Amino acid sequence: MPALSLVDRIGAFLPLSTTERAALLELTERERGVRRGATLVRQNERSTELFALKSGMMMGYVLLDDGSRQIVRFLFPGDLLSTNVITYGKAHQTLVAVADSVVAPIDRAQLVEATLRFPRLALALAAIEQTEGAALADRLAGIAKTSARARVAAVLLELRDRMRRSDPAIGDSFVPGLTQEEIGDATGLTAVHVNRMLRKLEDQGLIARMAGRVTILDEPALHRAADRVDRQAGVDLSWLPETREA
Amino acid sequence: MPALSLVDRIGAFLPLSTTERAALLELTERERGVRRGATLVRQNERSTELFALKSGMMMGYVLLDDGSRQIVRFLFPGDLLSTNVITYGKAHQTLVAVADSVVAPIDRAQLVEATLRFPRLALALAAIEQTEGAALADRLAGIAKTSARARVAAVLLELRDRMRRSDPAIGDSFVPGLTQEEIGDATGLTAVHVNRMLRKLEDQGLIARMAGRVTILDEPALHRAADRVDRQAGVDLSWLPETREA
DNA sequence: CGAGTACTTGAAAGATCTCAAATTAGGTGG
DNA sequence: CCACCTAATTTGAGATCTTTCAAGTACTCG
Repeated sequence: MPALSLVDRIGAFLPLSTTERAALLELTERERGVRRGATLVRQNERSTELFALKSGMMMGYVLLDDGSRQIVRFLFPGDLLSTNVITYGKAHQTLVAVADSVVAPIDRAQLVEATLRFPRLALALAAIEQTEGAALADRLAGIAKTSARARVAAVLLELRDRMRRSDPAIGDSFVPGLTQEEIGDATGLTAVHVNRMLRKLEDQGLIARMAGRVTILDEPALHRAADRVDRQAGVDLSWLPETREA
Repeated sequence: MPALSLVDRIGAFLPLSTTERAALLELTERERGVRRGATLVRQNERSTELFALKSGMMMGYVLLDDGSRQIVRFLFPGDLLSTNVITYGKAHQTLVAVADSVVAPIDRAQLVEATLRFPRLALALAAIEQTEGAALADRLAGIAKTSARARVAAVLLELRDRMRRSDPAIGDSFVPGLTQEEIGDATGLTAVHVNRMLRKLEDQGLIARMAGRVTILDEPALHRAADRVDRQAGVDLSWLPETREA
């Protein structure tokens, strides 16, 4: 499975010097496997360790007082996981593998050392945080303002698009790998209602489903159904000056 | 009106050297007033200018396709505004003053120059972004999972707490300064329903209202009503090593 | 004092949830 | 490979929450 690395991800918006690139590669050198369904990090756990996702797919969620679960984000290769430990010293989200995955553990001290030697990497980190924030703001608007049908359509499109980014071979057909309950926890709906909305999208000819696989039949219509603010990437730090290195 | 500055805000989680402090002060030197109701930045506007809020209160919102508005965050003294211009070169949110405010305009080039000279400031920036992200995740969970009554209770508590942070004199009584329609746009509810929920909270003896002023009568009950994940600050970068400065 | 905006309330429509039960799918031990 | 067991999906019906529409009241600003 081809997968974007953290270096690729950062390199796409910031031309890296050889030494910067080497430092990032060194950071993400180690590997740890996470089996589908396994928990990598638990909410509120004290820790100084964060991760770069190298392959697979994970999700981050928070548990509410009433025991319900809000899935905050889906994570794909090239994403940084549990960055909250840098500033909070603990994890804000539980991280669980949706598919078999490989992560690179990074201690925050290592990361910080690298950013102090290569200050532009600290800005790259801030940029990644900003991207997350922008995605979160979009998700917020989506959940607050759109219908159940739109939210389900949106999550399908998001999953397909993000999967495609790390595997360009993915076309209109893909396997979400989530239960309807999980889709519900991501969209703020009950599993029962997610089911009805999937059925409706199917009845309306926007998607087809069989054996856990979803095929997008009418992508323009699905986009319209999702009526999402399309916040195309657009991250660009290439204007940063180069810096002398310590 | 006493108000936290950006330097205070960062200083609270990261002991700053004299020169770091001086650099931050220089960044936020200039001032521009924004009259209540005035728009400082418009969504999607290309720009390289961001702001530090010095006093007052503002809000950031996005407009959806259907013309409705989602208020993404409320901004208080010490907050950075429109940081998206750093990585996107354009504003993701429209920023409007809720009360008469004063901001310090900062060009991203200035900010970046400071962070390259003082790399720890870049990490402070990343930390601020993370705080925003954490708040956003909480808001997301709140809107996705809680009742209208809980959301209204939560927004009242949030406003009171954040106002108190920049003005410790504020007790149980405060002036939100928002219309019910704005509260609705922040919580994903209609103005009509916000009204009903305010009335319900009042009838139940949790709050009192008169002339735009809200008084919290039973704070524990209001907290219970809001059933929010209280993510107390906890940001700490004091463990960062000091760095030699250029 | 008048006009516009915000607030308030009622009634009905619509969306989503809850509860319950039937069906299907996937995984495991024999 | 089969039989069973559990988890996931599917569907129906009624309850609940929120919105919509409509109308009247209160406030604020010029």
